[in-house]
Amino acid sequence: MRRIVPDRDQLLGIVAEVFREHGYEGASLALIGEATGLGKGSLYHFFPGGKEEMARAVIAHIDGWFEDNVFAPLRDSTDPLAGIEQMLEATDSYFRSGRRVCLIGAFALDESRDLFAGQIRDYFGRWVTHLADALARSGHRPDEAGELAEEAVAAIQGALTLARAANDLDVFSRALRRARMRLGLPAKI
Amino acid sequence: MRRIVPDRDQLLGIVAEVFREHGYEGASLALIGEATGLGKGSLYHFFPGGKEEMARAVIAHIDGWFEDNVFAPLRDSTDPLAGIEQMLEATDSYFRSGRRVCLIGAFALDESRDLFAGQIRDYFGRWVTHLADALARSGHRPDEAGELAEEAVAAIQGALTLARAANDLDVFSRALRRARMRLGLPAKI
DNA sequence: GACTCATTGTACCGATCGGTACAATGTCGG
DNA sequence: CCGACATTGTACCGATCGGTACAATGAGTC
Repeated sequence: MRRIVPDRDQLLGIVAEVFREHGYEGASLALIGEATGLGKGSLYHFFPGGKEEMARAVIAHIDGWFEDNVFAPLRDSTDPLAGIEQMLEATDSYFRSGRRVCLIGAFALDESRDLFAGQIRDYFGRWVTHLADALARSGHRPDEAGELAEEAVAAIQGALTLARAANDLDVFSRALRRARMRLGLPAKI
Repeated sequence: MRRIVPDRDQLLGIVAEVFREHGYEGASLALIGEATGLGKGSLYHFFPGGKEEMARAVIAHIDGWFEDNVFAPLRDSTDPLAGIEQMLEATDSYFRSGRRVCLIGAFALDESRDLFAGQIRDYFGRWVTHLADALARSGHRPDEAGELAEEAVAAIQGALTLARAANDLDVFSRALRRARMRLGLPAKI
């Protein structure tokens, strides 16, 4: 039997896309099955907990990607400004310059938040905390660093909403450019 | 027969709350009926177009509220900064200092955007445009005014997401305070 | 009271929902 | 080839979905 979805990584990526486009309620098992090429038998074999486990695994998968590509540079870069630059580039890449929406942000808005509250809080909390740490190391006062970090993460989330509402990718790239400026990075990369 | 929902305004407000909490897909007619105290007979009497017409009416209702309480002050105030101040107060009041989520922003994120794309684009577009106009009248260069307006509206949307993710209302009030500063208003009201 | 017409409750529709059961395959070590 | 186990397709479940039909009831108006 030909496997359409070869590994778990790719599988989670496809399932994530379905959740992203349709939301937790709107992502039916039929849609997920269609997108992945897997029947219910397979889906429930890989995720015995059903739809909720799929969503949890998808969130954890995204969280892991951000841990490796966004949070780690913020935490580990010897030059904090270089880490922030890497964060912005990874963010632009992940959200495909505004074409993609933040699944975890979308989950935070409706009732599915109650199901995944812990994972959601953790994801955004670590983003803000690690960015604030990097800003503090780059010379900002701690309280100022916290405010700037919160402002930047919120600006990214809001820009994703606005870009999608206006159907205009430039909204997102303008927001990233402003974030670069606010965070103390040179104007052009 | 006792009317639980006396007028259309109140009815739309209750239906809006159901959409806000559950999203378009998640807001079932059963939930809407329960919240409003109306059976399907009544709901389809007032909204022959069904769920989609309910959502359209709710968006238009919200749009109308923002037109009166947010956009109009921005447009009509002789002192543009006073208009911006009124906008921020109305925004804080509408979103209940972060307890409430932006229904139209939530709709913008998932597939329901396709159904209501026009209304959604219009709502955010007018918000940004009117704010940019007020900023231009208050002395900013036109391009700078546009950027500031887009940044402020995105910051508000992002703060709503973050506040709900962190379950922390202060996130939203801090964002409004920063917006006030960025837009050139005195620090304390 | 009788004639409107708005409003409502209820029964019902086919479709789809998330989830379960299970037999039939595939893969692979022995 | 064989047994073990992973993987899969399919049939099926009760519940709920959005939507329709319609008779009963409401409040006015004459």
